[in-house]
Amino acid sequence: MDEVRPQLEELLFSSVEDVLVESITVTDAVVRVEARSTVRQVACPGCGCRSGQVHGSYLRFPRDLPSVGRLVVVALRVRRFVCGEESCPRRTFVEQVSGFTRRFGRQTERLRSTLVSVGLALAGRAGARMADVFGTPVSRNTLLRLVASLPEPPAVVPRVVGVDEYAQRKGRIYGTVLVDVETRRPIDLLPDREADTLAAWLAERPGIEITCRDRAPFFADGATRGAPQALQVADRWHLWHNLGEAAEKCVYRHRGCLRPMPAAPDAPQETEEPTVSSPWPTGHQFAERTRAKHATVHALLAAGHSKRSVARQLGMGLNTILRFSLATTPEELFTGQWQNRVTRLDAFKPYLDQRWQDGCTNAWKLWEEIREQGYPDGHSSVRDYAKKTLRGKPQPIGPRPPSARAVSRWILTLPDALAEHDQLQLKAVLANCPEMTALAEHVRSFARMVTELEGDRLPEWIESARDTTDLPSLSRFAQHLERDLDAVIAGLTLSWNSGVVEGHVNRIKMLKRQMFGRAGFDLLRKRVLLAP
DNA sequence: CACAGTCTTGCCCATAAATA
DNA sequence: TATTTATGGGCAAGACTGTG
Repeated sequence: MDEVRPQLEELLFSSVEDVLVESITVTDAVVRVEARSTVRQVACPGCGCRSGQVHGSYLRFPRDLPSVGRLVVVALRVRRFVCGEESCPRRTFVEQVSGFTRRFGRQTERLRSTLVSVGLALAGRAGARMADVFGTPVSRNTLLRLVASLPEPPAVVPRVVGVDEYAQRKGRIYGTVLVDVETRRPIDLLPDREADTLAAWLAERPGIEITCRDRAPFFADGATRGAPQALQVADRWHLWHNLGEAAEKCVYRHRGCLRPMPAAPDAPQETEEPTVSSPWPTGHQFAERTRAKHATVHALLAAGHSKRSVARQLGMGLNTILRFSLATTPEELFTGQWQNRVTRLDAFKPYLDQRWQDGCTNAWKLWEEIREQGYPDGHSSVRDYAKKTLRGKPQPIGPRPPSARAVSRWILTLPDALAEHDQLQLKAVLANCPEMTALAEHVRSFARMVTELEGDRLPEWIESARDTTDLPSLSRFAQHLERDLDAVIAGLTLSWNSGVVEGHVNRIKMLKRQMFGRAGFDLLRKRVLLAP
């Protein structure tokens, strides 16, 4: 043991100087370490004078990180010193082992810093449960207090700052998040979205050269007053996003043009429609339906409708709306336990699809046919497949028009990135509607400005888009851009893209579910800014 | 040893989120 | 839509630590 102890001592206190381990006792559940400080003289916390005059001593029991599955308890003998300084208000003081204990602290510094990390990552209850698993039980309040007691994050003066709003309680309480666009780190949270608050924040940081914001008036106003020296850039992510909304409204307005034309000579292509236009999940209506619902829900929420109102409007349950609103992409919702399940019927589906198209819609007859081919199970699966999947497909009923959402998505997607049959469908739609053709051209042109950074072409673009009386949403969008012309041109000219800000807003969306109330803001702010 | 300061815990509350 | 569950906030009691 005499050879082992120095190693243990080294293991336990490698980063701590001036501690002597006097004994280590290992039992089933606990490692007890007796230790004492070896420093001769200690500075008084009152006056800073060093003293070596020991008044007495007692034991402290700071908890430490567990070791090899056992609780570690340090029995630390600390000495009280007499402060000899006449003018000092203190008569005695107790020594602290630097880097190991602190005044009033009941944990070692390393346990404390571990718990701080847990608190930042998981906050109160979840953190406490996790700490319990790791053998360092702690109350949730303790974790929250540890996070709250962290020092204020250092003030950063970014060169390029991204500004966006986030909702602490959607529709009720909004705040502002500020991001260093160059380092992609969040640098501050403001408790509201007032121009004054933003202006004051910016005014304290005169080094800012560029503010990257969306086109909300209070941000423009705040940026102008708080950082007059900075160039304002309308963030491209929002520009594109707003254009998308305008485009969809335009398509919706012309949805009459989307009706399938039975007499059209080039209509036969439309029989390819039913093969589902998205790669996931394979050949399932569910995916398309979910995508459309997801987009609708998000559009309505973004337009400021409450979840309850959206639920009413769409005839969906409130919790369904919640699920949709929390999913950033529709793909996150493709998690049903039956999705992508392998069944014995899979091998026969192409045959069933073909027979259905041929006009055989009798599920029993279909089952008899594939049973001949070796399908081992009863007829119920075939019946369900026919009912849920085949009957839902457009073929037997006739081609259906594509949705406004689908068409606007095609228009907003780069042709190269569009699946071949989507390209064909889009072509058919545009051939049928000159207004949508014009819309597509405007979108294409805008996309080029965004990707090629050709902001100088904006005035020309605005002029042509503004006069599209048949596309009022596009016209309105152009007029809005005109009012914020300089910033939009800058946004389309410089490569600063605060889409990065959007990522942080989403992260806040996840964290804020656990945060509310006044004190909650401080906690949220620390977790956003200080978490690794 | 008595007392004061600080930290931890347990309890209840309002509310958001999840579930039926 | 109603009910249940989980969360952080707030408070007070009690434990641990420091001082004289």
